[in-house]
Amino acid sequence: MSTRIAKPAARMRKQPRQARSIATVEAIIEAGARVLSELGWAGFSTNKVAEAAGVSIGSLYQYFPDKLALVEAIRRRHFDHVLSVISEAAADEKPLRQFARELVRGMIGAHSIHPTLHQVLLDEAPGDRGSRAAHASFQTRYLEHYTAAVAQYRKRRKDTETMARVLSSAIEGVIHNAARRNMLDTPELQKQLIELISAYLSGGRAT
Amino acid sequence: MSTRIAKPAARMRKQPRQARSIATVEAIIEAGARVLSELGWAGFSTNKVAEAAGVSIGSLYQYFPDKLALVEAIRRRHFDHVLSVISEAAADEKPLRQFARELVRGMIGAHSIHPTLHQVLLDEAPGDRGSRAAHASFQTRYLEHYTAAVAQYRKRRKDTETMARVLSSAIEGVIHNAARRNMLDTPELQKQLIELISAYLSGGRAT
DNA sequence: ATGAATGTGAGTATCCTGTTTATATTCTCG
DNA sequence: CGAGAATATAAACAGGATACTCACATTCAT
Repeated sequence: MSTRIAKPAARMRKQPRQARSIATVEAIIEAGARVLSELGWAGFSTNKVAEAAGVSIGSLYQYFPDKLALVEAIRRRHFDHVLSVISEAAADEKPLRQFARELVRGMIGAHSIHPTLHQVLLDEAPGDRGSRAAHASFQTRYLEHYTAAVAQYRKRRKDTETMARVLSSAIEGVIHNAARRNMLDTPELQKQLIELISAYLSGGRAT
Repeated sequence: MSTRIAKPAARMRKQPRQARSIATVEAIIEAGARVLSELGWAGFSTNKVAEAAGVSIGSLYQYFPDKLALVEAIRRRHFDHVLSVISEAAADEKPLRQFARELVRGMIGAHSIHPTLHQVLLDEAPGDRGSRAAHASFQTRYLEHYTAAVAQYRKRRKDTETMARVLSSAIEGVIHNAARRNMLDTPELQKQLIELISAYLSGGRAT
C-alpha cells in the first residue's frame, strides 16, 4: 500500500547497519529531495543537503560515494513511489471515471510533498552515468501502465502508445503547473483533470 | 506575421546604433536562448553565451548591464513569439477543430527551434528582480487567450478559468515531453494532441 | 571494556563566475 | 581624408562556491 519495496541497495560506500545510521541515510535522502525540489539542480549541493538533513557533511560521504549516487537514490525512491500509485490505479478493471479519479488522486498525492521534485528529476538532474538504468527502466514501466489503461478504455488499436504518451504528459503538465503555483489541492482543478482524462479516453462519447 | 513587435528597449547599458552592433546584440540573445535551452539555467554563464555567439565577453557587457538583463531579453523575445502564435490561433471565430489544429501547429513551431527554452524560462530561470513584470504580464495575457477560447467552445459558465489553466498546462506538458525526446514533429503526436483538445473542449460530445 | 560502527566539521584544492578595464578596430560624417 | 564616436577585444581580477577528505570524537553491540 505504501512504498515498501525491497531496496536493491543503491550504490553506497558502506551499508548502514545500526538503526541510527539507517535514520541518517533516510534523513539525507529526504533532505536531498527537499533541496532538489526547492532549489532545483542548480542549488543542489552536498553541503546544503547535509545541513538541511541536520547531519554533518562527513556523514553524507560515509554512505554516498558522490553527489550522483545521492541523486540516484532520491530518484529511485521517488519513482518507485509514483510507479506504485499508477500501478494501483490501473489495477483490476474498473469504470473509466473511477480509474481517472484514483489516478488523479494518487498523482496529486505523490507530488504534494515535494511539488517540483518530479520535474527537476526528469529535466534538470543529470542521468546516472550514461547507463540511465533507473531512469529508462522507470520510464518504460511508467508507460506500460498507461498503455494498458489506454488499451482498456479505447478499443481502437492504432496509436495506443502515442495516446499513452500524450495522456501521461498532459497529466504531468497539469500537475506540474499546479504545483508551481501551489494549487495542487484545489478541488476544481482535480475535477477538471479528471474531466480531461475521461473526455480524451472516451474519445468523444458522453462521459 | 512573425515576431516583428516594436522592442520596448529592454534595460540596456547602451543602445546599439549601427547595423553591426544590432547584429551583435541579436547574436547574443540568440546564443543565449540556445545555451539556456541546451544547458539549462545551471549551465548558463555569460562567458559561455559570448563564446556561443562568436563575440567577446566585453561586447556582451557593453549592452547588457548584467546576467539578469540578458535573461530578461531572451524571455521577452520568446514570450512575445509564443503569445503571437496563440493570439493568431484564437482570433476570429472558427470551428473547434480548426482552432485546435492551428494552435497545435503554432505551439509546436514555437518550440521547434529551442525545444526546452520555454520550460527553462518558466521553471529554472529566476524572475526579473521581484517585479516580475514581463513574466506576470505574459502569464496573464497568455491565460486570457485560453480563457476566451474556452468560453467560446464551452458554453458552461463555471470553471472557465480553471479549464483554461488545465488546457494550457496540458498542452505545454505534452509539447515539453515531446521536445525532451525529439518527437516534436511526429505527426501522430500532433494528431493526438488535437484530439485531446477537441475532446476536452467539446466535453463529451462527438468531435 | 574493546573494537566496530557512526558521526563530526574544519580544511583543501579547484574550478568558475560575473564583471571591469585598458586597448584596438571600425564606422560616420563633415 | 581624418577626427571623434561607436564598437569590439580578451586578459585579468576578486570573490565565492564547490565536491570531497581526513584525523579525530562519540556511541553502539557484545
